Amino acid sequence: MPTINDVAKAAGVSPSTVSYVLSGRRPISAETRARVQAAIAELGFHPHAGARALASSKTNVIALVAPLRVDVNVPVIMQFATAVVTAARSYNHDVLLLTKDEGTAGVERVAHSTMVDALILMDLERDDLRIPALRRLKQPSVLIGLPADHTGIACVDLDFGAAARAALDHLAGHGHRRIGLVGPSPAVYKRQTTYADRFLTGFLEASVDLGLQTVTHPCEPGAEGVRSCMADLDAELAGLTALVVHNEEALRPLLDLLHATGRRVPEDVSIVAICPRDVATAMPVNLTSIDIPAHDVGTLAVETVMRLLDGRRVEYTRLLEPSLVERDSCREISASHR
Amino acid sequence: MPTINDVAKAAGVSPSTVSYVLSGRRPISAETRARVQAAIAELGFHPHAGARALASSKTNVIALVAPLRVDVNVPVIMQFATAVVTAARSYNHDVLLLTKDEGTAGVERVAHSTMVDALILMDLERDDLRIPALRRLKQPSVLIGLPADHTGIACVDLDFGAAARAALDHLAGHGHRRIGLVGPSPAVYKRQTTYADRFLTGFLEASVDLGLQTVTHPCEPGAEGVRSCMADLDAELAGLTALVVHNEEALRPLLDLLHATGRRVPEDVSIVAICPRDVATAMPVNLTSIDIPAHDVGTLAVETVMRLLDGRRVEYTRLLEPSLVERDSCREISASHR
DNA sequence: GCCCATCGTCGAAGCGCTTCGACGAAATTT
DNA sequence: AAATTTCGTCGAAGCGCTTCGACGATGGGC
Repeated sequence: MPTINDVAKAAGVSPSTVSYVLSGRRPISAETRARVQAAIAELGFHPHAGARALASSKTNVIALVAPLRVDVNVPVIMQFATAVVTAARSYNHDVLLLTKDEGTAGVERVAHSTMVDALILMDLERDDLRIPALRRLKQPSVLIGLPADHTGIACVDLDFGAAARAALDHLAGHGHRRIGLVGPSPAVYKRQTTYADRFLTGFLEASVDLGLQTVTHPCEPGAEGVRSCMADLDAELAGLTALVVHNEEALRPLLDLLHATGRRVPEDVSIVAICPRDVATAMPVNLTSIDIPAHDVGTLAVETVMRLLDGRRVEYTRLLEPSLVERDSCREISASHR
Repeated sequence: MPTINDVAKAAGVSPSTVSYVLSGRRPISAETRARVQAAIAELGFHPHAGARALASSKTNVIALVAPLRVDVNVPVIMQFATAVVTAARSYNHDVLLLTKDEGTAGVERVAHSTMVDALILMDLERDDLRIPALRRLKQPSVLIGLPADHTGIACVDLDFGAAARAALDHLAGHGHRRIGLVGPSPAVYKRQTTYADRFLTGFLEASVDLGLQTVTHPCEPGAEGVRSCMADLDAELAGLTALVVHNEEALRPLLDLLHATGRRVPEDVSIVAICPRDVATAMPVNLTSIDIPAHDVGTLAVETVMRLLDGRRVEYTRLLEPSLVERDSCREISASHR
């Protein structure tokens, strides 16, 4: 492996000049620059990342802490990761992948040993133990999610409250007045990831604002969970004409169940789902849905990191507007149901 | 951030002694070691990764090159990634995540700039352009997959040929003689990922060996693809009593189709699927399946990397034995069908 | 009781880069 | 025409660690 010294010799300049050609931090004459670049190309020189990090205190690496349990939501996590890696590369950074399992220790390890310039964490819990640890780091961090007290730490997420509101707006606009929410599994609420609550709160507030009769229920995974959730919803509020489904895995069994019990979508029951677009369109009925904009969120997280690294101002809470895409699962309520 | 010098002063020893305490490469007396460790703990010292990499030419990082397109197979990819990260951590290494999109350039970039000690790549194509590049690197690499010419590069994968054989063995053992293969989508064949071919070859060979009448067909995604695939299979071989499905996304629509056309599983048609366990058990019928042991493959890939880094011998082609798990989708063929 | 190996520690060199201050030459100002 | 800036480059220091050779102190073998 050639070093910067080899390049310098080959180009007949000093190593510092090569460095300045590379970084552009000082003016270098066109001819010198050309000679240096030729030497770089010819020797196939690549600066040694460790040496660079040591000298400049910059690694050009950011950590991504992802929930790598083999869990639900896998596709969404993957979309986040993809977006983060892609965006990071566009800023000439690489991504070190950590699992959430390592907890506080993992975060501190990579930060203290100066492996990364910044961190992006996903799947934050309400009172996430890692947050106080993050505050102590010299590296900035950006959260994908919205824990309770994130003072001083930038957060990016979908505005789940607004998403709930948008779903109800849409259904109310189609004349629906009795609406059920098929919520995430109790495990999600238990895990204290706040998006479930934010959605629920938005849902309840919008119900009031719009004068709707609504009923909500978490939904265990699997056909049985869906069955019992629907039974509960129906029992608590007769004459449901629409469902909001904030539970990706429930979608399929739910449609099966509705089909089996002779409730047609959208003729008898309208549905708005909160899920990735491809899930919405992979169902027997193309579902009107609110996308989880994982790509946008991931990209924004990286942009925020870059601003922080540049010492620029950032908004500490950035909640992305939901966007509802109409497909085939909502219909104007028929007169007979009003 | 305290440095090794700070620790040395606090412990009243030289920096090199601290280093030897850390690495264990030279004997250090118990008292000195204790004093040094106390100083490390008290100061909260963490060695600077860049400095360490520079001095030792080891980064303790491995690159994982994953296909991060938002594609099918996402869960499997995630399982690989999870296994790799977890296993790497158990060897005190971290993982730098690259996308396959960067191609040869990405691989060369991280290798030449000495960001990683080794690479693990997934989703290799038959004549993958990255392979010649990998051969030129000073870092070793391990492939998850089996491209055509991988001389000198370690590969780890499921033995898809054996998997096909195992599926047919199982069905033949249940008396089935007329069996169809629902293959991957044409796109997969086109992408030249070799597992599809390896499976197909194994399937055809086993058909002959077991004296079976078989027919094979790729299967486009979606309900329509499944319909036309089944139509083709039925047309080419009447009286099919069993299906082998090597196509995760086709599974669901296939079961729907069979149901809709009144063919019961397993009463009228037995099924063996090649897919992750959780997919097999998420279907209306619990499917007898051959798992893609992503976790084992990922772990083995990391172990292989570690052996290579230690200069130990490795097997250059490691194909994991498939294991078939019986569930509810296969049945002894009834007399009337023989 | 002498020689040699081993143990435990230190000092110094060096890994490959960035960055700061310096300095002559050229350009600009006054 | 003198004074000042700017331009383009260099040399040297230093980032924080590992590692090699050296060296005094022990200890075992004979």
